[in-house]
Amino acid sequence: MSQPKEIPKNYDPIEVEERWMNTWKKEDYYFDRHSKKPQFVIDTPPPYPTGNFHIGNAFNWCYIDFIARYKRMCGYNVMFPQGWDCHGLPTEVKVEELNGITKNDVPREEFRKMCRELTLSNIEKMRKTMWRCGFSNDWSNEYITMMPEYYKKTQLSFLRMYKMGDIYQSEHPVNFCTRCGTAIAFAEVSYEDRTTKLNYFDFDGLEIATTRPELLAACVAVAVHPDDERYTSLKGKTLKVPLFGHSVKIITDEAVDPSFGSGAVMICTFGDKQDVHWWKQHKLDLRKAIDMTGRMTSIAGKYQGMTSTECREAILADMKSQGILKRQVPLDQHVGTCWRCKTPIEILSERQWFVKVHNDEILEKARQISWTPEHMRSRLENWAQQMEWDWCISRQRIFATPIPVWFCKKCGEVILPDEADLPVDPTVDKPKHACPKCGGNEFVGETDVLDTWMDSSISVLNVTGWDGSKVPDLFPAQIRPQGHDIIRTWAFYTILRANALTGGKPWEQILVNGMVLGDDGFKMSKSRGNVIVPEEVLSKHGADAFRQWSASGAATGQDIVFSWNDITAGARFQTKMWNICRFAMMQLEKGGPESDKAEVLADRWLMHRLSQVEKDVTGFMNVYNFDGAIRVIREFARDIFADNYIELVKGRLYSDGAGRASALYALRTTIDALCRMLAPFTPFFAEECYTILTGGKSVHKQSWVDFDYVDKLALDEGDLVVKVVSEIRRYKHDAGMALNAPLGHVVVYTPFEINDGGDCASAINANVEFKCEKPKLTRAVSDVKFNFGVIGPKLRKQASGYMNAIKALPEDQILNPPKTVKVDGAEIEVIADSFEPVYSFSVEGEKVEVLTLSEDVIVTVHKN
RNA sequence: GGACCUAUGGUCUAGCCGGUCAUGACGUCGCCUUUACACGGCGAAGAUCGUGAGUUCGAAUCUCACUGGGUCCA
Repeated sequence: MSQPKEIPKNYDPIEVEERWMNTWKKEDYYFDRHSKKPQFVIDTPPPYPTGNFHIGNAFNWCYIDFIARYKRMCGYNVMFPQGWDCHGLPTEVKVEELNGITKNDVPREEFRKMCRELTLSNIEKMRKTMWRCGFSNDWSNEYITMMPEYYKKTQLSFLRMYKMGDIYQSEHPVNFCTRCGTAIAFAEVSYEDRTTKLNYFDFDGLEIATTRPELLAACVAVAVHPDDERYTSLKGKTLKVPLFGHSVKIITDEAVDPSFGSGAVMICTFGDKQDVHWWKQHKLDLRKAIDMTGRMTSIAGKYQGMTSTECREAILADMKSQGILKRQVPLDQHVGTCWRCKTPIEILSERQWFVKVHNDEILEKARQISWTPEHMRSRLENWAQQMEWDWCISRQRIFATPIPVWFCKKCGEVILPDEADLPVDPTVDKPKHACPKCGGNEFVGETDVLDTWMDSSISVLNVTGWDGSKVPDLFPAQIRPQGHDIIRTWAFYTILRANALTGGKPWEQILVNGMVLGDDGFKMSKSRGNVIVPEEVLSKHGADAFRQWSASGAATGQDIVFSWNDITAGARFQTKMWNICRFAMMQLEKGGPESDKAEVLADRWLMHRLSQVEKDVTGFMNVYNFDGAIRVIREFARDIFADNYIELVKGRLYSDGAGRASALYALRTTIDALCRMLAPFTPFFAEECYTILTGGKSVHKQSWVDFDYVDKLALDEGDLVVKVVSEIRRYKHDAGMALNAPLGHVVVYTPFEINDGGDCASAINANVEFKCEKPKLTRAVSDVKFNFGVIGPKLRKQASGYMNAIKALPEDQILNPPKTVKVDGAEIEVIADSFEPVYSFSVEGEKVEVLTLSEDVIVTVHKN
């Protein structure tokens, strides 16, 4: 450790942070598997390796790091692992873009390799930013979901759940891009505004409006609103589909908008999401009219083989010639398109793999977890309760965990690999045994791959050491920190999977942080131009200022607006704190005896205050209220320590009297405690100060502050002294005097003896005398102060009447209240402690200024 | 369209299991080169706590409606 000889006058966060960044060892944060300390395992969210650790990640990680560092100081064996959730479409697209290819241009394995390489270089970039932020990740427990040692666990979990009957295959509608030939997730659908034609035609005597006449062959029902009087007579009847001739039922559903089109709508499998919903709800038939290449199927009869666009024209032409097409009106609509190629998506029904969702078990586990903030749990509960169908886990992609399954060519049996042979890629590897059902030896590997959430939803099992043999020793983790945007995905799926594979809840607690919004209050987006990248903040003000913003920007769980103001405030606090440390160090290094306890009033007062602050901060940390913690620390450091205390003891520190030793003790104790309390928030800054204070010790190896000091007398007397000083300052300010201008003779009349060791006198540069007596001043009652907390509950409606009656009393009765007062003609008992007089004072004899601090503390100033 | 959250001085924010003059920061203004700090100190101005109604002696705080914002989902 390097200890600067001269403490620099200015604090340079960039220089200091980069120095410590290069000094600290990653090993210092490793989880110790043989430790006897209580474990604290964090199920860190594995980000998607885009190459940019964005500001929302950074904010989330600040929270995690505050916890990790705090818990370490509290004596826990902390694991703060770092994972990477690699698989998914964005990387596939990026690789295609960078290499100018499409994924089908190169062999499957070649394409995967390109994705892996890009991902690794992205991860490396993000690691650098994280280390620069001062995050104390345990890099010995890093995991990368695309690596064999991880995805073999994903595959193992698949096999286990398949064998348990929780995973099955079924046909289900999915979003499909017929150009790319793959199912895509809702997240991958982009919407475009287009103008199309709404076609009104005669549907067996009923007028129907549709934008998709080409789907007529897939029509399975006609729906009307149940209250639509035009169609009451048609309920339960069947109609003949024009051109095709099959019969469909007329059903009623609240979701039909009677004002749209003719108020009757044809349901096809599938024109849009609403069709899927109706199809499911009314258990309708399935008629597939479009295949995976976007062409019409055999049920389209003479239109078979046409593209859907060709089919539309042909059908409209036939309708016209048969005279059933009534009219066409232009219609603006949102069209779901493939976000890559802009082809309108089709909803097709295909064989998919599903995970069974046991809502009740998930709800039960969610209730066993402690949620911060509490209300976030209801999001998961609402979601779980309204789940309509199971979780579709298959994807038609390349860069993902392969579904470890083959099919027997002869009998179609599903063939599973032995668990010991994992990981497998069924498109490359072959089963080691013949088909157990028919003895067949030819197989087809499953080409579908797993949804990325299948990887990341076992992050907690991975970090706690799951290998399928038993519930891991470290399971469950202590905490899951994450954003509220992924409660319905990551949190939900993790609870589901942990429950399926271990029967337990994944974590004891979940801490949900808000989203980072741009400084204009909107979600950050490129199109708005309000994106702030962490690197910009780090290079301007450093990591500690950024971390303070994370802690103080908003209450836990609230969305947080990015604000350069708050970053500046953080940087300024560091400057202030730095100067406090410099001042203290200058005094400490001057030498001289240093006491081992606080002896003088102001020192005892400070120790009592410090002890209270420590209790407050610890309380806040334990409930993850970081903004409360940092607020209390900052207020104490600025107001109590710097502005009140240090100003008060300067006189003692500059002299060699006995009071100096006690003040040095107080300075050292307070700086030490502040460094420790700041260590989780501003690790670089706290380290720098602590090193200087202790001659080379690391604050991050220290235990959390446990400072117990109660001195109620010192608190009251000290508060009084501080108040006298600030009143005198205000007085000087109002009188146009410099604050250190000499001020003759000041007498403080108090109800108790005060010995401040001369601090007050030196702080206000006056001859100060404390007198435990009442001043000989004439006193008059000028007002009455009521105690609403006493009056309200006792008198309820009579409260205001009572107060008016008290105010109306003559002065002597306010000082010596009568038993009762008259309110609205009734006698009401005067309540003890319900009010107190407010006095004003007038001068007696000598010409002095009078400052009234409170009822029984009077200060007189005798100017010379 | 649904669920949840949110609205406080110019800007951001604390308080929100009801109680006396609503917290702090940044900004603004005035005074002060006080031997840690002018990236400072002292002081001031600035908010009828989104709108409307209700409960209550008393509401920023509780209830309802409305409006704007956010997130997730349909």
